[in-house]
Amino acid sequence: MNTSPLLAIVHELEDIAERKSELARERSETIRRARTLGFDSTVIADMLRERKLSPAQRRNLHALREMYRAALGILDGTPLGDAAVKRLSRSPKDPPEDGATPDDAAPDEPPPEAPSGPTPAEIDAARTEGAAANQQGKPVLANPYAAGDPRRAAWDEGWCSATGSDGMDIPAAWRRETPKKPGKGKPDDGGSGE
Amino acid sequence: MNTSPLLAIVHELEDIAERKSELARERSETIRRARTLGFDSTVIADMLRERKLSPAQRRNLHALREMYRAALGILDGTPLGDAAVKRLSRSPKDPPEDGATPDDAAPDEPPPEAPSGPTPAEIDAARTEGAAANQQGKPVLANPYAAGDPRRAAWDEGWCSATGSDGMDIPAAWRRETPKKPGKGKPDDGGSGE
Amino acid sequence: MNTSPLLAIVHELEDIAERKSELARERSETIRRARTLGFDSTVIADMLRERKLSPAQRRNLHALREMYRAALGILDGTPLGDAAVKRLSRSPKDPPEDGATPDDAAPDEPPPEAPSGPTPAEIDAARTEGAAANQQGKPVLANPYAAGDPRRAAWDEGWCSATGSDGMDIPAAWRRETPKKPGKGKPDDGGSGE
Amino acid sequence: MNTSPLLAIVHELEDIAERKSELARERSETIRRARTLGFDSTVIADMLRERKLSPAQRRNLHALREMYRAALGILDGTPLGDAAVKRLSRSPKDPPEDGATPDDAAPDEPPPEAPSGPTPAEIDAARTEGAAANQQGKPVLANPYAAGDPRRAAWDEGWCSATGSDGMDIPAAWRRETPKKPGKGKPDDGGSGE
DNA sequence: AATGCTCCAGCTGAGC
DNA sequence: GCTCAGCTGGAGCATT
Repeated sequence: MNTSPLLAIVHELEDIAERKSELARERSETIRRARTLGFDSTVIADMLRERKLSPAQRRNLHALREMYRAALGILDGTPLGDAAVKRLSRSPKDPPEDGATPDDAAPDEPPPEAPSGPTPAEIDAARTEGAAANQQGKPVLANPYAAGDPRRAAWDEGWCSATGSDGMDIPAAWRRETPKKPGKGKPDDGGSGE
Repeated sequence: MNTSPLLAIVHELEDIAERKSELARERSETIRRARTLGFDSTVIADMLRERKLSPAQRRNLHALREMYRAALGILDGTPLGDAAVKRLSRSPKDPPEDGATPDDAAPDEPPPEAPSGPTPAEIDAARTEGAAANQQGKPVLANPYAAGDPRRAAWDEGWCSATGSDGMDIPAAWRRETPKKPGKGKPDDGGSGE
Repeated sequence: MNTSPLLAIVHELEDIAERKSELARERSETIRRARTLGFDSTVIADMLRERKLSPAQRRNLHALREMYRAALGILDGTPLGDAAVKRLSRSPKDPPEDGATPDDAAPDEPPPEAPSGPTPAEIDAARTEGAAANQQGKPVLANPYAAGDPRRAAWDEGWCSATGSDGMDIPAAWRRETPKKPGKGKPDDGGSGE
Repeated sequence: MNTSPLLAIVHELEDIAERKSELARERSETIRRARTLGFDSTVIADMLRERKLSPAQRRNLHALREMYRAALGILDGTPLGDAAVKRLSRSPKDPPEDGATPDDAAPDEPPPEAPSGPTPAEIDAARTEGAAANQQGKPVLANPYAAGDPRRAAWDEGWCSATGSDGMDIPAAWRRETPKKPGKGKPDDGGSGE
């Protein structure tokens, strides 16, 4: 007998749907097992997403996130990571024009002391300093506070939030360089041997 | 080497995702083929959904849809189907109390003529008659117009929109009887040999 | 103070999300009320979807669904509606070529009797007859069974499943004529006065 | 005239849908503007999600992510952040039982030199050392490499991947402590005065 | 071809 | 305890 093309297509699609359901069941089971073992399924899902990215894309994405977090003041004490600093160093606003030479323009930087614990007021001050530093054309690298000091993150926040705050000329560092879809060749591998 | 349980889970999930992608690709291809043949992919999707239902569920769903369409005035000239009429006949409002005996209470019914084409005004009149008939406790079966006559659909619309219009005692016919999820046994097979 | 454009955007999006949540809450409440009144929320959702369509689109969609149902054998005793018949009558396959003149080519049609209830075997026979009629180039209109007779639907199923069964030249009637998106003008109003 | 309750509900839902569409339009416009300004819409969406979290939840989530990344070897040169180190320090596996006293059990640690750039082989070695350190019951804090040194991240990766690698007793540090839904009060603020 | 929108199914938390 | 409404992620579709 000659079965209609429509029926053939429907059967095919139903077969595919069947197999898909089976896969979904399998997946649920695996997730359930992971949860039983003590893992957090949401975080595992995050990892799956990150593992799809190339290392360069991953770095770029993390750097962008950190920059945006900083600009929004949700750095939570974590200072800017290396990749973010590197991105921002390439364009504090534009090439750092003179008029405010980055080197000498920081005479009144507070010494990076206070290992025991800076007060909230001090942290706020650091944020303000960061914004001012950006205005003066200094690079993010000019952050005077040591790693681990909450003021380091605050300074970063201030610096980032100053970037782009005038509503014009948001520099290219804020743009995603690597394409969202895996495109093809080497998107921006961040410079391996650098 | 002993691979970590987290890594094992991640690999498993990635494998599942991989197979799922393959399935999605296959499905897309089939749909594309169907479209090329001249079929409408949306309607095919509808068919897949309907084929998942048992005949009884299907009939119930279609009956409900027709009743709701009628009540909303979007019957588009299609009169109520058999299943919808059957549902509604069970409860015009409640058991058709006497006081208005369905049989004799329709002395002024317009004769179901007009084969060539009723005017919009006549159709509206039929709608009003349907509503009045409902108010008088008559069953949907009392529709005097022949199949194919647009006034038949209009009468149905009027009748349905009168049901439940007083804001209270929406009869059970409007409820879904068969469970949404395939539940178990025979939900309401509608009476095969009836 | 000059608030950063990024922050402004974020605030704006958060505000929009807030209002969206409020709307979702409102919608849930309405649906809950409908369910309490005794309505089926799924069917209501169907109605909302149908009401978005123009009458012509609605008719077309319903006609297509019925044709597809018939071709798949899930007509459930409901014969093809007017719109579906009209669509199919325009192209039984192509213009009904001669070689099998539709009019006289049905000498052995079974008389549309059996008002009490045809047997399953009789229904199957009707399905086969429908397919044969299609092969002979007869239009759907040639269905000899009366409305209400289950064999009418079966004949339709047979006819539809024969259409397109040869894997080539699926006629235009199976295609959606009205665009999915409301496009612009009158897409195919089905011919009012026809 | 008395409008039916069904129609009232449908109208209400359509009104809500209308307003929702308006909101969607507004949102699209905002996103478009953000893109025009040079921001990345995906990252902005991430920020919106993070801003919904309390600082404690945020820290916890980031810490978990870093730990999972480390265990999966996708740290990309970024060593474990403070929050992650803190979480892991609480339970290297269990309370660090003696039998391998953390302090003296590291005689052959490589000196944390190599500012110019460690070779891949050296990085791999650091990874192995981290795993070994975990096996010996040493805390994550024992990482001998300086911040900025890629081997620090590698050591962390090794340490994390060793945790839980035996398939049993995944310590509580890997579990999410703060509820996913905002629950109630301060869930685990991470210890302010530390 | 890249992106945003829409729909849909699967997962998750609440409510009876 | 189970079901159900809401939510998120993914795919198809249209658009630019």
